[in-house]
Amino acid sequence: MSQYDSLSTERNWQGKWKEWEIHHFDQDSDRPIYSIDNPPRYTSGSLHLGHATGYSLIDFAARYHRMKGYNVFYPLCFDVNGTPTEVKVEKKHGITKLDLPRGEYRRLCSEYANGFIEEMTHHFEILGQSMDPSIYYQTDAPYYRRITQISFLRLLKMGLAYKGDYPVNWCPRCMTALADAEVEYRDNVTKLNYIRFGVDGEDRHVMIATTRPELICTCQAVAVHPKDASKADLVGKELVTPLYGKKVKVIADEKVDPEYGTGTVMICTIGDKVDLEWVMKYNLPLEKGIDEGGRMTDIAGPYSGMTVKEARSAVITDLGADGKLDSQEAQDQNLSVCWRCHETIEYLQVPQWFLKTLEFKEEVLKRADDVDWFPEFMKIRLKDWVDSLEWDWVISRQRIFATPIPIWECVGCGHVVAAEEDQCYVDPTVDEPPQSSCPDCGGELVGCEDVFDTWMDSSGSAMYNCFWERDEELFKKLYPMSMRPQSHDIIRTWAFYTLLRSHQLTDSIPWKDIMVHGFIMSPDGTPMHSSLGNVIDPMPILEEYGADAMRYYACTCSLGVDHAFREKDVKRGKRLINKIFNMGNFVARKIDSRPQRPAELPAADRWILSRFSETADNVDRMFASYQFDKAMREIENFAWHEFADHYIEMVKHRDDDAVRYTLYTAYLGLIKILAPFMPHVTEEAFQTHFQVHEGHRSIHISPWPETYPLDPEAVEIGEMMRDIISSVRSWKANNKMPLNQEIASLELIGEKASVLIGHEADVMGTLKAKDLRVVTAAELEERVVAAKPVHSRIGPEFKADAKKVVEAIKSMDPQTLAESLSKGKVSIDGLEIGPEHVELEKSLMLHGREVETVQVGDVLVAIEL
RNA sequence: GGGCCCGUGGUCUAGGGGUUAUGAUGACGCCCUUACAAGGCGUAGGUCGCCGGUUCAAAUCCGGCCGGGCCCA
Repeated sequence: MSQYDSLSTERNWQGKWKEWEIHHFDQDSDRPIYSIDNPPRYTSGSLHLGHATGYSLIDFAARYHRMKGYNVFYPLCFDVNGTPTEVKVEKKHGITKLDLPRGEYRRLCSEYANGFIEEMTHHFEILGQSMDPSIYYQTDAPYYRRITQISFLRLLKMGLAYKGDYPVNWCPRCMTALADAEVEYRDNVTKLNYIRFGVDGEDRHVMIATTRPELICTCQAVAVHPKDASKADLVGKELVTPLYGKKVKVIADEKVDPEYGTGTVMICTIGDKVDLEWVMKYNLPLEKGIDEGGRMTDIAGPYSGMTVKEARSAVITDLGADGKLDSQEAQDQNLSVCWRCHETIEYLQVPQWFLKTLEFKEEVLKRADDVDWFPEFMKIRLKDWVDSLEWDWVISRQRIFATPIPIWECVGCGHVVAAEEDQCYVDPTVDEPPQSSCPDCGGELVGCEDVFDTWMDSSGSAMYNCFWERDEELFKKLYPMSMRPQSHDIIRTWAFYTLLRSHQLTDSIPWKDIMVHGFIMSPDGTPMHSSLGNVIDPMPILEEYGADAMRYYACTCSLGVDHAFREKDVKRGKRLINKIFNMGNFVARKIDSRPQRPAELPAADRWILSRFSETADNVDRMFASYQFDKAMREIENFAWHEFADHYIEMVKHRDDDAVRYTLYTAYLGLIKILAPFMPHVTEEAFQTHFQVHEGHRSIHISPWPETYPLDPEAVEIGEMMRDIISSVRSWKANNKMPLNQEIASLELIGEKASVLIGHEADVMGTLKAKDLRVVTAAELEERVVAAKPVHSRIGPEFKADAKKVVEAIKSMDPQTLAESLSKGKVSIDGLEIGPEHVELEKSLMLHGREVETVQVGDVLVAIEL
């Protein structure tokens, strides 16, 4: 049997792992813990190729640490919350949040999102994930929301959470506040309108350029640059707004760009962030021209009730009719849009809950320094984000499918009554407040309808995982966690908020390491979007090539950067799997028990074992620093090009205890270091060939292989043998001979060939040579045909004179130079050149006999057929 | 506009001062060899984005430019 059937094999072991619970985190164990703050997978339905890759990377770390003896904490978890689900449910049922009672709306969302969990769990299994269902959580469950609520109550007590009346980013479609992190930017072309504002008491007008004419109704002032001489006379005067006839002052402010439009800006409440700055700076009245549903308010007069877009075109029409519109020009702009529904966002003043963030900037960055970032440069993204923060974090949302804010407010005086911690989880829109009336004025208490930003839930994952506020002992044992895996796009949210809240609530970092991976792009390098139709579904790939092949692809994706998907890499993975599987079949033919290490091992065996040790140690280091791509390259190179192509070929002719021991040890070690990457094929090989001898129930809970210090002597001999054997095999192939062509005799000629004395048998056996002699010089005529300068030696020794030395070596007759060097140093312009500075290329001639020669490094191989 | 990452055979990629630049993939040629033809051996294919600088020596370090990507404004 030479075919590896991935589908049935993978399903078989996936079932067994579940049955054996080998991924179980043992709460009572004293073994060192490796804990992963696994991203709770958003319950949106199908598994995306990017998820398949991302979770594979995490699983590599989990499986590696299990084999290194750690008690691994890797929870199965889902994120079941928030706007994306609401958007989908509203679309599906054709409703908005206002159309249904809260409870009913929530039920629809919950049913929709929870409906995916079973299938998604199954997808994880198919991927070969080793998440532990015994530490399962989902973020919409009362046990999880309770922790979010308690953490808020603590922050409230600490004075870090407050209710504020500042303008916030507002999505009129979702009818909720948004944090800066939820705002996206879109390139857009709009019209810049040149509009005439009359100067009060004078018969002239001033031209103002604006992209938001509908906001003239909230115009509070007009600004010019203080150094703009042409407009200096306006400062202090009043202008009259068109359509409304309202008088507004002209002020001078540095922030005005004299080059933009006419250099005269109207300040409205609130068109953009700069407007907001001016409003604060000059203490201007905050008139609300647009309401929470994105419609014009009464202030807009005749336009009241229109949407922003309708009002804009109506205002332009009226301005034109009134002779106030001078001209329009196309204008590129960067539109702020809602991250989920892509509706244009507005700045609105709606009372919101905030978490103090700005005053923690420095402390969070300090915490970030105490975390090890993989790759390191990803920390810069966090720093840039933190440095750019201008507002505290708006944590309230006017939505429904999320964790309720556990407070009641007095209808009379607005006094806030917070829930008691032991009341949580609590829904203040349903449950009773801890007091029957307002402690201040005796007024009626009404439950808060706002919910938390879902990042309030997500950023508590590390604390939740560690049993914060549930089990003090476990918390001490588990916290901070070992590692946070995530993609780079949510550094500003998930990573930042988690660092912030862990700092505020636990005075600690949340995790020791953070592993940041990139995105999987479509094969042409562009992002995958369902609207572009270039989304790749991983399920057919998993069925055709298997999870191990998919995971092979995943580990070629180095951290921190985006990767265009390449099916070729998956195919390459499948070939490697087949190779590994067949190597196992070969090894199995030689062994039927666990071989003991013989007292003496031939050099070839010591060589491959030494190379294995080196490989395993390198792989170990690379795993520990999350460099999976490099680890895989190392393994693949060893497995395919050293162990299979060379060592196995070298020992096919042998049948002894040493080769049995070596094949067993090297192959078992190989599948062990490969097991985190390709858990199925390695389990199959382990169970078929080794389990009965080794005893471990699964390769994944067997220990990482033992390694030994490098054996330099064996490596020298082994590599010499390898090079000679492969050169002669190539020579046979090039001369159109079958590889099992017999050879009458071989002569290995050269000083270095002497290391092979005593090891002739393997060379002869592999090459089917009847005779082999190792000679240092023999009766060959040696001719030096070239002398090459060794730059790596000459440079450091001769520095500035290096060029002269190189030129001299090149200009000399190689034969003469070689003869001189064999007697000692050669002097060139007072510079001493030794043999170490020159590499001699020799051609060796054998008289009297017709032989073919192959040059292998410093050794010449003479072949007599 | 700012930050970060990246430009290396047709395509993708390793290497981050020192021999002849790594490997994959595709192309071509050869070979059923004691596991694997989904294998093996080989051949062709490169001014390491461009221009300067540092150095005895630059794909590698520095500066500028050009191009691509992500994130942010």
